[in-house]
Amino acid sequence: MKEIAKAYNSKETEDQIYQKWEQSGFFNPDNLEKASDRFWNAESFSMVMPPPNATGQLHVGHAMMLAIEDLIVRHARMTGKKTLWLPGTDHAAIATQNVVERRILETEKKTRQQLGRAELLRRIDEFVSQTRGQIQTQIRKMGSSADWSREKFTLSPELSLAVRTVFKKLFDAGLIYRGQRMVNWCPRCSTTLADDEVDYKMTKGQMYYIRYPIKDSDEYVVVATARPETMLGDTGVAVHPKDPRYKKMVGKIVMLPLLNREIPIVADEHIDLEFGTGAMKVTPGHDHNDFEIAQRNGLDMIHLYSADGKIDPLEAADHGFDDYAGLTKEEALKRVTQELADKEFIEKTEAIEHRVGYCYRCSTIVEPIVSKQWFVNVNKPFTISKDSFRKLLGLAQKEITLKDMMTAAVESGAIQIVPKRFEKIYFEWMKNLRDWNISRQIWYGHRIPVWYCQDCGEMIVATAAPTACPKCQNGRIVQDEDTLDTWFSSGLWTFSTLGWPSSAAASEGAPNDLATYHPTTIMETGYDILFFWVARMVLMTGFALEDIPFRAVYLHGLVRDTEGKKMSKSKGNVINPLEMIEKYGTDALRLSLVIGITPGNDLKISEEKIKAHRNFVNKLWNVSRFILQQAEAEEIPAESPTLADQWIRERLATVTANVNKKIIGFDYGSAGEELLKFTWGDVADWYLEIAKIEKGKQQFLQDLLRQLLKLWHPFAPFVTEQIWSEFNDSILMVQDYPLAEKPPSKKLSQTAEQFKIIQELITGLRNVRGEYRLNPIPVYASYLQIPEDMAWIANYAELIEKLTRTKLNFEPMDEDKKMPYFLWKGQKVFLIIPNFDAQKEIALTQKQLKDTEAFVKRISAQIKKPGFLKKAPADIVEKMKLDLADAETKAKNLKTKIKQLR
RNA sequence: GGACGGUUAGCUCAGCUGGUUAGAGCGCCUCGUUUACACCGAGGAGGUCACUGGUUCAAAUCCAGUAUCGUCCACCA
Repeated sequence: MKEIAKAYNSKETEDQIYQKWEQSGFFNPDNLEKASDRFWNAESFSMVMPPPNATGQLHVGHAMMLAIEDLIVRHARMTGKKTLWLPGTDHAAIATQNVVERRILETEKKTRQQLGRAELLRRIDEFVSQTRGQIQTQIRKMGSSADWSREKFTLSPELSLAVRTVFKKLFDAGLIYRGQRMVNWCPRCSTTLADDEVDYKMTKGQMYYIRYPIKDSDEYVVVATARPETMLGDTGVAVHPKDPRYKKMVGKIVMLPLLNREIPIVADEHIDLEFGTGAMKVTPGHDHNDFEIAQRNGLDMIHLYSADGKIDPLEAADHGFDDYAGLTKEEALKRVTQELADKEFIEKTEAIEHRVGYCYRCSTIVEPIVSKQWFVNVNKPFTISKDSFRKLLGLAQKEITLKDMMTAAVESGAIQIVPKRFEKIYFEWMKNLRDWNISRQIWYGHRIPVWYCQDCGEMIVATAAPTACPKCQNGRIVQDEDTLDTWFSSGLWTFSTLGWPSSAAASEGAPNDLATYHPTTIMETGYDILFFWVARMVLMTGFALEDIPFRAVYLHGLVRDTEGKKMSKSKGNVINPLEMIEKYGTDALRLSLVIGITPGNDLKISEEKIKAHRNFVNKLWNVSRFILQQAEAEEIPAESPTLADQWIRERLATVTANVNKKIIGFDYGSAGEELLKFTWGDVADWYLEIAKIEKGKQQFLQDLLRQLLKLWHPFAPFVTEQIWSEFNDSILMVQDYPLAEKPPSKKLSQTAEQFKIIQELITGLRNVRGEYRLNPIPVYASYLQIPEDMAWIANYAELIEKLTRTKLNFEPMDEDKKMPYFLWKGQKVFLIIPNFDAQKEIALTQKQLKDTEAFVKRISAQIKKPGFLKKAPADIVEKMKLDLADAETKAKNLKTKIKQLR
């Protein structure tokens, strides 16, 4: 056998191991049958990888996602499921275009308009083709066992077809419409955003109280606003109909300051009597509420800005604010407030904090505007034709709105959300769901599949570009300028990646990926995109396929720094996963991101933690090294198992059962923790030390090693595969995962219990040695007076002596001698030591006595309580009585001990 | 304004389908280089489980409330 390195070297092995896996072809479920017969006709398991942005760098959040998903997938594969993990990347429309635009602006000082649509798209494609490769390499670095042969990109031709197909289907069902609506508009990205793409933050600002004079009178109303520049677009003033202060003003006309525009005072229930002055300026073009008030009261609407984010000259000319044409929002604000102040229209100002919306991509303040956009109608019913889907959702009726369908998918239990508390959040969100704005004014992305005939004005919705107008046969056709929201295509991710729509159209019943792997088994993702993505997948899949996209959603938390803050480059608190891999190895990083996590809770991570897990990886390596070296020793196999053998076997069975149970129950952190405790504590610290004394365990040790490596493989794939290869030609990744033969009994067998008694004795002896600093001197005599039913202890004298470096003596000891002893199973175990300090021993014993007496007091009080014997279950009563008896004996013995020592 | 989550050892976190001396890792103290590992081993110190009340024979665990930190949602100009 070749020499095994003293420490595990991740850098030398990981890339090589990954290549070996990839070349084996077993990432692809179609090849698994070649690995083992157990994959024949096996149940399938599938998961799609949440696609990282094509432009990105792998960050620690991705690393956690990949660690958890690969754990799930490797476990599924090893348990014999035909397992598919489908990787891919997302074109991330706005994010990507922003990155490229910014680069071009920096290096070439050109805007996208100067570059032109075609050229910008060419540049983005070029950029993405590079960065996509980077991301893929980084995903591989994490050890991800994903099927690269099925890798997908949201903007590829096949996926684009899926997008257009769904769009048309929605349109034909009347669920997509185009309309004038108030939408969120980012002046920097010059595009609209979905409601949930706006980040609201409390921001400091000024509240202006402005006097609006009433026509033909000396009176005025004072309105409060945080955005005085919007007054240019005011078309009314609103007050509450029951407000006594303003009741008689309703219907009067106000002269808008600066412009002398005549606008009416209207009454509207929406107005809050308590807020500000109780009178509100109405700017229907730039505020959600104002828009609605204007609709209710028939007020005009004025648009302030043109597409470049500046005051629109045309509108300005129409509505008498030419003076401000071409100004930016900031410039307009400055001008307007200055002029209002000069002309004494400002009654007062006060500092306030209010909620301001920012673009989630570029953090520019979002401006609400009214514009013509495409929407998905979530409140209009459509017909579900598949009975199976209706049954799954527990629906009686055939017609349902998208909103209700999304709710039913979770409410019915068809989709399980882990942890459960997010279901409530999901329902809450559904309740507030409004129509989804799906059009974006950026260039990168799926172009809206709608064409307009230049001649007859016909609108054509199609999955492929039409050559002529179906109505007037003319060829002068232009496509809608807008692109689709990124989440529109991500929403199809579970099925567009499996070949829909072409596979669905293929011959009925023929085996294909969609039929085999859809719905997917688990969706694993962060809770931060529950609405962005998870909900959209439920919507899209429910509508397009009349099915659920996945059976379970596992939501992981966010990775934060040690202070609990979000990691960001500007804060400098970023942990770069690639750097950590370089330093400590992928397995160490993966363990740090998985062990100790709980579903939906954030994880704080530090380099220290990763280092600690690197140490464990090395421990596992050395456990293996020891066992493999033992295998070479020429020894006669032991005839019958010892107490320790029996004990470790039972522990292994229990741990195996628990680990499987926990992984299936989404409790990955706890599974890893249990395995770690077993490996380091039980196997390394106890069992291997014993194996150095009790010989003849080679065969069993190797079996144990095999089980351990298999159990660990989903958590730490590289080191386990590497060790496996030291003594095995097969690939660990496709071996069978250990399963418990029978449910483990909570109670250990009598043999294993005996081993635990020995453990207690050893720990006790070591304890006394520790207290008296006896370590440098190798051997002490201890005296054991053991009762007959414990006579078997004598058979393990050598083991105990070696592990404690003492010499056991079974002769009776003179009890009056002042020497240290500890109590073990009601017996006294003495140690003969040279520097015995009776006072110290008394002090220690007194502390023990105090604790024990406190325990006795508490327990006996509990037992004496009236209802206890009647109401507590019998086994608890019995256990407590036993505990009490033990503690009482112990207290008695401790007292005697103190007396003797004095 | 509503909802959710956290508050447990110096630090990071488990435990929370109630069962009674509360666990782990890191850090700290003492000892030790016994040929798997110093990326190690042995031993140890350290916690009134945020607070207040309640339910119960029994509460870190269940309920109500308070404080505090965090997150999400919501059309208060």
